[in-house]
Amino acid sequence: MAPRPRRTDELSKDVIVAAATELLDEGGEAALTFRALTTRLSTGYGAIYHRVANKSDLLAAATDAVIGRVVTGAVPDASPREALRTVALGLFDAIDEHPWVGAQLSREPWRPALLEIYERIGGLLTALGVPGPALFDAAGALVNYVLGVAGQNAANARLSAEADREAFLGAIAGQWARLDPERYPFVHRAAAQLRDHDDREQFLAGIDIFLAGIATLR
Amino acid sequence: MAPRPRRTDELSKDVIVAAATELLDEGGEAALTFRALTTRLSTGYGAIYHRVANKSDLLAAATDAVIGRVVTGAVPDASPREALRTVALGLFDAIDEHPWVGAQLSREPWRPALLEIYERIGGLLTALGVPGPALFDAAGALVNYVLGVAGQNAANARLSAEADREAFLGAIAGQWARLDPERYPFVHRAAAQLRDHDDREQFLAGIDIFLAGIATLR
DNA sequence: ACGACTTTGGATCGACGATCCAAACGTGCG
DNA sequence: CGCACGTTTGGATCGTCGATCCAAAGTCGT
Repeated sequence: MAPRPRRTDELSKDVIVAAATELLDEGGEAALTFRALTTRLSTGYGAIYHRVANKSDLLAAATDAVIGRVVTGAVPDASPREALRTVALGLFDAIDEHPWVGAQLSREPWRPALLEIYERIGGLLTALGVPGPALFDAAGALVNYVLGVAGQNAANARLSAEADREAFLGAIAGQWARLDPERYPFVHRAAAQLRDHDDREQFLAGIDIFLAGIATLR
Repeated sequence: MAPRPRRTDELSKDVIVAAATELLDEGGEAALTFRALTTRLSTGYGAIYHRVANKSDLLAAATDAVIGRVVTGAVPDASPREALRTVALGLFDAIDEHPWVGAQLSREPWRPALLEIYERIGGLLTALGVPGPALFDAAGALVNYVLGVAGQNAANARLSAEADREAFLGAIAGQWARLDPERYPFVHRAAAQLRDHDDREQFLAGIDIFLAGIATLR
């Protein structure tokens, strides 16, 4: 038997998670396979499974790492309302940069990442003066909105990987515009706005609607 | 060669979609495999692939069927506000009954199902008197909230398949309650409410928050 | 009744997640 | 200093999946 080369530096879970994150960012969820991981890390299956329980565990660890970086970020002292918008935008941007995080948050909501999000948003809503009983509902609604946007974003990103994003959105908009205005009056009219809307601005607009609704609970 | 038995009735796409829906409802997304489908329909791969392009196509068709049934349901003439709540609850219940729909809506938002949802919600918001420019943002926010809840629901259902749902929710609540109150004040307090909250009611509470926020746009 | 076209069943392929085990390593004890 | 034992690593292998392919079986027009 030929002597097998062997890595000298020890393979830590952090290194594996970092490599997994790279693969996910480059090619989406489909690109994260153990085969690709072994290639990138120049190792074998054994080394990876020694540090990681399974694929779910790996995805969860990568997600926790990304979200943790966002949530622990200090927000300069501002009004609770401004802080909430900042945190929400931070989440949006993180998910925009790592779209697979969005899908993962929905898939396994009991893992630490979503816990951190709940804590952060719940705390800011408390500071905003939302009364106790309504707090739970308000936080749930806000988090669900963020998760919904996150999921949509992940879907958009999955497209962009294949084709040009702008072109695809234009194609959808064209398709919407061509719909029968009698049967689909709203979507027909919305087509124009779909074509040149800004995801980030629309996300913030949603946050503002929500905050306005929260204000009525006070 | 032995003569091969052969089905006499023609295999239509509707029949395939119905069988797929049954499999999905019984065992979640993992249960929908072409092998299981061939067994249930007493047929082979060829017959199925003849009617269906691939697995995505099958999932999308099943989703469109479920959502179509909800969205086309007539709402007795009520105030736009009541109609919106009814439609939203209808969506919630449908996704509660078929949790895989929630995941699918996020995965491929450009397929007809979400289009129908947008149209319905957009139309009702128009009737509610939301002014034109804000309509697009409002509809987007509301749909995203529904999608977020749908995703969470799908995740919950994935658990319930494995273990008892009540017990699992209790376990999570216990875990939250045991968190350090200094570091996680909000989640720590929310644990009690998590244990005995009603998903359907909390969903409606979120809808009401959004509607209150939307009212400020008028 | 015969040939062209459609529908069907199952063999097969490549890729995946996961498991398993022996080779290579390193650490500490005699 | 050397040897034995636990740990870390690499890769062969398994079972299952979605997808492809093709010939047999059926259907229909002429």
